[in-house]
Amino acid sequence: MPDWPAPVVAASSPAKPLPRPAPQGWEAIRAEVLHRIHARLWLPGATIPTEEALAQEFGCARATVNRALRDLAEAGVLERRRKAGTRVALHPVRRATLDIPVTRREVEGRGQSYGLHLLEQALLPAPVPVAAQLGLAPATPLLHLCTLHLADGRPFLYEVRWLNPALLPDPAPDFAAISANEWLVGHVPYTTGDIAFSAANATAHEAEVLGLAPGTALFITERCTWSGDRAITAVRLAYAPGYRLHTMV
Amino acid sequence: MPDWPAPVVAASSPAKPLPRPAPQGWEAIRAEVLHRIHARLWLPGATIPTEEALAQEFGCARATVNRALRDLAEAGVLERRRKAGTRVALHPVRRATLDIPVTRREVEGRGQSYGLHLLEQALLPAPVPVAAQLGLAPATPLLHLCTLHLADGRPFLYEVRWLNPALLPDPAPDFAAISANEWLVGHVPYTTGDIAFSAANATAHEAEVLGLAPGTALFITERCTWSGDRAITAVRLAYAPGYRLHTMV
DNA sequence: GGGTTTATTATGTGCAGACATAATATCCTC
DNA sequence: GAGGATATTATGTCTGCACATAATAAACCC
Repeated sequence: MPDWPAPVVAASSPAKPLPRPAPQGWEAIRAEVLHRIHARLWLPGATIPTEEALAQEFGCARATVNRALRDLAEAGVLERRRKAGTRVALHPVRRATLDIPVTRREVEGRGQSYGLHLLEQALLPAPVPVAAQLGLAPATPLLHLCTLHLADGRPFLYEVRWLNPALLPDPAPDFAAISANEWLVGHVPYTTGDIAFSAANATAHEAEVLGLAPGTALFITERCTWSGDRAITAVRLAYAPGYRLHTMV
Repeated sequence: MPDWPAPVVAASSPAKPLPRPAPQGWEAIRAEVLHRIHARLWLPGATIPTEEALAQEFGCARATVNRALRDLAEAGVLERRRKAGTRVALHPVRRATLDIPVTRREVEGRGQSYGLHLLEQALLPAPVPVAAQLGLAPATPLLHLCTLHLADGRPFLYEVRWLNPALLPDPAPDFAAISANEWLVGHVPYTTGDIAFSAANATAHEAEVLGLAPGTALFITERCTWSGDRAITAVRLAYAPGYRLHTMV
């Protein structure tokens, strides 16, 4: 089962916007609408012409206009309501999409070698805040995993995870060989999740594990996931300094 | 719609009302495809049937299947390529969408009062890293703005911005009254942007401005935006402790 | 006037058919 | 067999048309 030929997408330098090759079809319509908004022909809060009218103006089918406007609405540029029509968003929010890969791939994607140290694995009663976050009864037994992820042999990420043991198969996976996250994305369907990013000073323990001075600023990711209404896992990731979560809009 | 939706309600016992009202149309197809992936009927990396085949199976038009599969591809669950077909993503990335509102609305959205202190405004030659980020010649004159944003009168966010003065109208806006970001989203079209999140220890200056102890971990957002190929602005936001960037998937 | 019902209307979604496009598979030539 | 032209094929998109849905506007009644 060979891997799919790697998508030949050169990693673009983050600071170089490219000239767009005049689009056609629904993308042309999207571009034209965007242009009119930017040119302040259609002001924020104003209602723009109906799909029908635009279709006639552009000489295309209403479905094509619909495609373009729907895309802009998803991007937060337009607000659409049945009967009320389509308006230019009054308070445009920048809507960015983040790709959150598995840590191993993130490290390998930088051309570094990936390593993994399972520091702790134990079945413990869930601490109150964790149980509350996941919506479980306090002291529900959960699998507690502490893992240090390495990039080129150096500490990259310290992961503290609480995992619902009910989801594991009988011969439980060897989390010293495959990270819990990687095993989960491949084996447990998830429906809803919850992600928060923040910053925190390294605790004495975190500093020791990551090989840093205590108090170093760490980038923190916290995630909870559920499959339907069943809690899957809660995890806290503390990244070594230098980590940047990056996205383009 | 003949032989398929098999409305779960009709077939199952009346005593089990599903929380989500069984979707219909293209969303039902999306749900069914997701279900098959989660049920490991279609394994990661495997090619799933063609749109045509699925349309026949579900008794709907190909366009409807297309809508569902396209949605799942945008969500990162499927990978689609012409001629090659549609595959279950081998390395599913969690794709989260972030809404990044204007700071004033972010503060007001928490029910706090918003305030703004313009600490510095000067036309200065762009420092090398800033010029490089924006793709400008070194020492291009840029408007340098330092702003402290307040929530309920307490420091919330310290903003350091470099702004292309060519974009400003002749009577330049009063950035002591309206934040540069808020003015920009309303008046300058942007096409591409670039956002990075990280963590950093507060410098002595930042600590003083934000009223914190030096070294406190700060959540940092850095953004660059362009309008076409013209640089608009580069900005660094340092959030006071407690800030969390949050999203649900 | 105030409240409820009904009509109107823009968007949301559906269908069938068609052509465009890109990537693969195949055949042909050397 | 290697390399290149060609056929095949699954997805991408477009067109008309139809009906569903939701939210507003109008009509209506008291």
